[in-house]
Amino acid sequence: MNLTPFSSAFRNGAGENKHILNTAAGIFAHKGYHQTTVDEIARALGVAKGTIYYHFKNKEELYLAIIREGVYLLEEQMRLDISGAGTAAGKIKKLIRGMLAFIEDKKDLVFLFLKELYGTNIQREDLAKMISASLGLIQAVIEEGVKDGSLKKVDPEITTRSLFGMIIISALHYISYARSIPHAQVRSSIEQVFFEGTVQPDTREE
Amino acid sequence: MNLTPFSSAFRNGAGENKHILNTAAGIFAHKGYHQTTVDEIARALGVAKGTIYYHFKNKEELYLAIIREGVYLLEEQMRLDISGAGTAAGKIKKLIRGMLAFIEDKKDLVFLFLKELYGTNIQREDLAKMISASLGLIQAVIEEGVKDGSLKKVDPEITTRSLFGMIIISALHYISYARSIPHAQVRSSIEQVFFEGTVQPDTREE
Amino acid sequence: MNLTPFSSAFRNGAGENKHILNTAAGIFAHKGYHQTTVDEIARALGVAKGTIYYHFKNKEELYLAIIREGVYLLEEQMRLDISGAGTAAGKIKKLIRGMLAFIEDKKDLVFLFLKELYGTNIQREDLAKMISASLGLIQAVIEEGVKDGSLKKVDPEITTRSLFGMIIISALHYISYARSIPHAQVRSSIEQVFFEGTVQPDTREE
Amino acid sequence: MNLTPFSSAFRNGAGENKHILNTAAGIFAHKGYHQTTVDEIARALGVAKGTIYYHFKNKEELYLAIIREGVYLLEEQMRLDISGAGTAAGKIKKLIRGMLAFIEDKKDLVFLFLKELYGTNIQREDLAKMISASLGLIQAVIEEGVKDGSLKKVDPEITTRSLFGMIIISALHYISYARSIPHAQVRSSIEQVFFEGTVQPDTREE
DNA sequence: GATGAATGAGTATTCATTCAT
DNA sequence: TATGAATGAATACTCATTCAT
Repeated sequence: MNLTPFSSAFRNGAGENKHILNTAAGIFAHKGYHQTTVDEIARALGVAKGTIYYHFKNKEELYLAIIREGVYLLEEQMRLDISGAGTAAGKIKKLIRGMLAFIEDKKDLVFLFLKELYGTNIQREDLAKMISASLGLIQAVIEEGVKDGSLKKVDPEITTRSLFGMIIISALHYISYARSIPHAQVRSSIEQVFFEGTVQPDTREE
Repeated sequence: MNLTPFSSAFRNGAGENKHILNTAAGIFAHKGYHQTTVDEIARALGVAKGTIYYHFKNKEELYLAIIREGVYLLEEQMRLDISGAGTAAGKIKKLIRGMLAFIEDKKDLVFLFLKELYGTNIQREDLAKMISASLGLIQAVIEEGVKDGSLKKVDPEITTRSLFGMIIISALHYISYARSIPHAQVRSSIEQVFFEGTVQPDTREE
Repeated sequence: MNLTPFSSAFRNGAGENKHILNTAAGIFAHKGYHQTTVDEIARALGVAKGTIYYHFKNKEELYLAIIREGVYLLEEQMRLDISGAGTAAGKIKKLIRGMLAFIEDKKDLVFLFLKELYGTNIQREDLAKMISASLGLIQAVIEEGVKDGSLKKVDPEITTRSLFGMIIISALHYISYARSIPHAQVRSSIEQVFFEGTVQPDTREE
Repeated sequence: MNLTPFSSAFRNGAGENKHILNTAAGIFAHKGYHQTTVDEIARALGVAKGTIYYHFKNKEELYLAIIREGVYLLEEQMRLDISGAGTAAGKIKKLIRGMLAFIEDKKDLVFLFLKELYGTNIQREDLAKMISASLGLIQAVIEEGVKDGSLKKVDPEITTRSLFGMIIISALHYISYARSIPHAQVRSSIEQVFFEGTVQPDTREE
């Protein structure tokens, strides 16, 4: 599978650019876009400020390259989780597991693009499109399950966002307190709710 | 209903402070903290810049007052939704409906505090504590349901975050594109997933 | 002896104005003119800011009233020291003693007008004239002593400044370290140098 | 003669830093710290404001660098005056002459550090220590003279301050009126008083 | 390719002063 | 007399960006 254009920043000059991106990502994630100065990134990299401008057009381009990379990597992760054969439910289970691992592994990136996604910063439009495209992967699985009858007749669009919300907010709950995620617990809890629901069959009302 | 101390910023000088907060909230939500200048807020209010500083210590205090107000109002909404008699499931349904309405009504505030909550900005600690306290209200309902047997034995902490994530991310999905939320649809979809799950009983796999 | 115009600020509304002046003097002396805010003075007085403007035209007028009072009081002190009968040397001794006591007693005022005198603040011209007039009192005593032959033929202008410098710098040396002045010691030391000089007669060289 | 570490601000970037310091010193001396804007200094230098901040952390650091330089230069001058062989009286004569010349030459710097020394501004502690150390040079000469019997038994600490006061206040008397110092006259007057005193031997009273 | 000195537009903040009550 | 809310001019400081070397 080829790298999509999203990851372009990482491809050319694979070495230096990637190095800058990784270092900058950590700082941006830690302090936010505006609190992070180009000086600071340069200092962390041990290069002169001008060098950064040699590799990236400006601060915003550098930032966006990082965000795009985050979205790209998340999408890669999702694609990996749902590829291959299996039922919709089976794929979703893999997806939950994979995303939790990804979020913990790439806290910085996840923080950054969530912030962009639901925040009001630069280029939200573009980003929203990118993340929507990624969520399309999940949505396709759900639609597939609904179609083949293995899943109930749910609204795929909303259910996709619900699943994404369950995973991401649960994970962030732990991460934002700098705790590590209790994977098994979170995974089984989300699976139980998402697949089986929370209400006892015999007490169902409505 | 009297305002509790949480809402203190709105009480004293009820008039002017509230006016400043409401106007500023819209601008902050629209442009983000750093893109919003105090000049701009003053202009929007039709007062001199000094007036803002007469009422609030500085830009950050103004911002935090807004965030706190958002959290406070959300908590009020939740409290209202789950008060009174009823089963856990009944309360949760009211909560879903109430929160969706609240999010749409107070987009600006919700945007702002979500950004703070999962972003890396100022005073996340305090804010995280406040929102955690609010989520405690949901958690109590879930624990109550588990205890009285009306809900399955789920992990209350994670399930609370899952429910919160389902609601908030689904709502933001629409709002971030400046679309209005299709309430009935979102509500029933979330309820279905949360209460009944998505998997067809007869196709359940382990 | 009547109050001179210098002290006018203290005369009318003797009560309130004097109260404001005294309080403000301490703050100005402690923090400097520009570091002291009118708000701060008002707070220290327990009145509203507007009240100060009711009593004084503006901040600068208030400040100058204090400075003038300092110069006026110093001059009063000097006048008292050199009044009455006695030799020039006797008067100068009283002057040294009186000035040391005054400086220690009114540190705040002395600080303030020295700062104005040799600093570059507002209205230095006026102030310099005032202090020069005061030093004229000393100069007259020296001239008198030179004339009646009790003092050597010294340049009265420079010798006056020298004497003033000896006293003020010696006193400030102690005060600026927040130590109290060892009066007897300083007095006798200054007297010895000023009257008898420091060189041993038998080792005098040209 | 190499510059000692005291003068570090002038050494590194010898060119630009020194240029900024000299220009700024004149403006600060002329208008005072708070009346001088960074904009003004930049304009006088013909550089952008940012350039000043590139070379100095902030306005205060720039100011203090100037003050330190003044104290340093004065100390150098004193050291030069009292170096070499000679009696205590001879050294003091050279000191008086040297200091008068220095004060007239570096009015700006002397104004500034006197203001700091006896004013109530920033970092007086540090400055007071520095000037005290410098005055230690004079005090050592006086102690030496007392020890070898060429000077009377005076209190070295107070006498040092007295001498310093005589010189500085006499010089400032002329300079503060923008007149030039009548060197010969001031020098001989101070020498006469300091060495021989002012009282006629045959009229001495107790 | 890399540097880092210089830039200058942009902004939060302060505070003396006013004036309607 | 006294107040204190409102003002707005004044200013220190930041930092992304450029460019000569």
